[in-house]
Amino acid sequence: MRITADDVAKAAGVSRAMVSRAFTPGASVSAKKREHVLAVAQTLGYRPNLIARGLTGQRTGLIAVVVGEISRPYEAWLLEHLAQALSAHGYQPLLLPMFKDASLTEILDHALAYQVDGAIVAAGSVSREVADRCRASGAPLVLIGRVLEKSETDAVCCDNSKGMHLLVDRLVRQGRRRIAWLGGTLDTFSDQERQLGVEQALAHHELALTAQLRGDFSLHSGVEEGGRLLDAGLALDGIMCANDAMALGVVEAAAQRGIKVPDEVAITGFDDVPGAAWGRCPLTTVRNPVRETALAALRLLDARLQTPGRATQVVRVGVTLIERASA
Amino acid sequence: MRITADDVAKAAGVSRAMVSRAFTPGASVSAKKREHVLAVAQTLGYRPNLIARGLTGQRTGLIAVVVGEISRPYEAWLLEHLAQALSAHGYQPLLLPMFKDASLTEILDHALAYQVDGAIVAAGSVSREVADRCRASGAPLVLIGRVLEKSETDAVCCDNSKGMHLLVDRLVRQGRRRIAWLGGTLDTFSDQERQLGVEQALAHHELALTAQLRGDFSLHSGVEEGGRLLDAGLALDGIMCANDAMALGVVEAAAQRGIKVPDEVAITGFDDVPGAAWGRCPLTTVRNPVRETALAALRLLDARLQTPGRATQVVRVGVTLIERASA
DNA sequence: CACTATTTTGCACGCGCTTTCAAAAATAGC
DNA sequence: GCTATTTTTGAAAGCGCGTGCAAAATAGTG
Repeated sequence: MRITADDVAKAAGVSRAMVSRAFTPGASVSAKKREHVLAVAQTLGYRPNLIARGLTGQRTGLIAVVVGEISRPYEAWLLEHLAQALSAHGYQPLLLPMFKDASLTEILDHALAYQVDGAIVAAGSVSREVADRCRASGAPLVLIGRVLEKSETDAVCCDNSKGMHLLVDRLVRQGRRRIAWLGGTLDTFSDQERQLGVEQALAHHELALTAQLRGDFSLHSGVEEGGRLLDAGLALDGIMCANDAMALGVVEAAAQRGIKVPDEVAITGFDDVPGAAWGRCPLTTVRNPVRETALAALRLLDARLQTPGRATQVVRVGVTLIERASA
Repeated sequence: MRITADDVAKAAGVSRAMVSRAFTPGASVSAKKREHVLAVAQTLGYRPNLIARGLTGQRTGLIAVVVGEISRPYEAWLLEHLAQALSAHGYQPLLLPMFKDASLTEILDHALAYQVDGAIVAAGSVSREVADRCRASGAPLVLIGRVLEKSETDAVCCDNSKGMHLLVDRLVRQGRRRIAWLGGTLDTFSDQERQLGVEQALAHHELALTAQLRGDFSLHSGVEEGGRLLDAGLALDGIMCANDAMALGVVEAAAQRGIKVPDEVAITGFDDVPGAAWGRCPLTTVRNPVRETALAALRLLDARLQTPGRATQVVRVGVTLIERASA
């Protein structure tokens, strides 16, 4: 039924080993024979079985990609770049969606059973235990958007603190003083860093948050919680959000109440997802460089695959202030 | 280094075959022995190597998922549901991003080399040739959002024609007569069906399109081409778009020109992506049931894996009119 | 041409697992 | 207690491929 290297070998009048070598760049074959074998393989429609190849060789080419809710713009965007970068480098992304109640440990265990060469995790909270388990299996782990302090796990993460400082400085320079924070899900690393960044930046101006609430990074929660903030009678003149989706939600909530953005209240996001520029009010936000992030993650993975013993590296990709109408 | 079934066998004092059977539901093992083996495996941290298993068994559990630009809301949404449905059923989605210039044939070839059990394709134009090649490899193909006429390929697709009839009827009932069409990329199946649907529905009211242009399904192209339509001096009172993203773009273009939506011109989308409700003007659109679509695709795949000889089936998932402010 | 240095080739083993087959153990039947 | 079944087990043969090793072929040298 399925054509194997044996079939090609017979048809080409060589041994099976020759077929294998013909398909292995840099193997010891005469150019003439390789060409011949390749031609025969072509006419037979043969392609090496990568599963079988993965069994012998140490590499399967499979990379586990763990990502949260793909339907969220930032995650989708990141996933697109990751998938592209991976397949461009000869890897195959094995997509592991992270359900709400799933444990990262189980998910990665399952991936390891597929002998993935490595894993890129951009979701969930990664415990040291998980990281260790991966290292034990010889599958390098690269984190995106979360950093395990003092741990030996490569990671790439944008400069959340810097981003928030940029935004705060801008708001303060505009004379805003009563600023609220709309955070995301509690256990999220980015959220923590971002909130910390805001507080530090405010402290730098001898200010503090007037209020704080948390949503779940969704546009809907932005509408809900943003509305709650606006209705609280706090005379806010700025609302800073942990991501763009929530910020767009807050813009919506303000519009529903006839509150003018940015005249009465400034609203800021984070990430600069496609779409941040197009809503009811173009968002002032911070660009989280997705492409760079994806490429850095791949570079880290590649480097560790090459040199397993190298020092752990945390790449901080830079952010830039994007000034639009909402602030 | 890595623990194999042999290690477990030795530790448990049984043969390797027993270990294999302990992990195979329904295999011939005494309950007592299975439990013992499983316990030993547990303490050793053993998990069957799914790659090796895939080599012997006929199934790898890998399903190729080909999708276009993931960063587009509809694709992201679909991918999320697909990934979720697949892994819930014990399959593992192998993500194959489709670059602009990549050929679906090559992409699928590569996937087939990984011995995928099947493929779900929601991007690109699928030629009969590609479908045949898949069938030849014994990997069932399920199409999403595109149908090969008279071909023996399972597919699931929303009822584009019905959706467009619903929208046209609504516009006409509002007294709109000068309606333009903003289509998507030319070679797309959905786009063709949708435009045809609009034209048929209009013809039903003895009307025809006043103008037509095409973008590329992106929000940006909606702004561009929508602006072009609005600037053409055609006295349009309705613009129907091939998807939500472009419709949101047209809303934006109208706002830039101070044209009132829906008073002066009605704008409609398609898909009802999350976000269609939240823009500058909540979109009147048609809901494309993503979850149903994903589940149907999985069901089709499962069914054919079970019964390779069954008759080809095209599932048309139903659509519903979502009435919001833009029309 | 003889002889060595260097490719090029084929054989055979192993990767980790499933699965047939026949032998062994357990169970039933009388 | 002994045979006829049935269940449980282990040995062994692959699955499709990579690769170390030694044999064969080729090239190089005097």
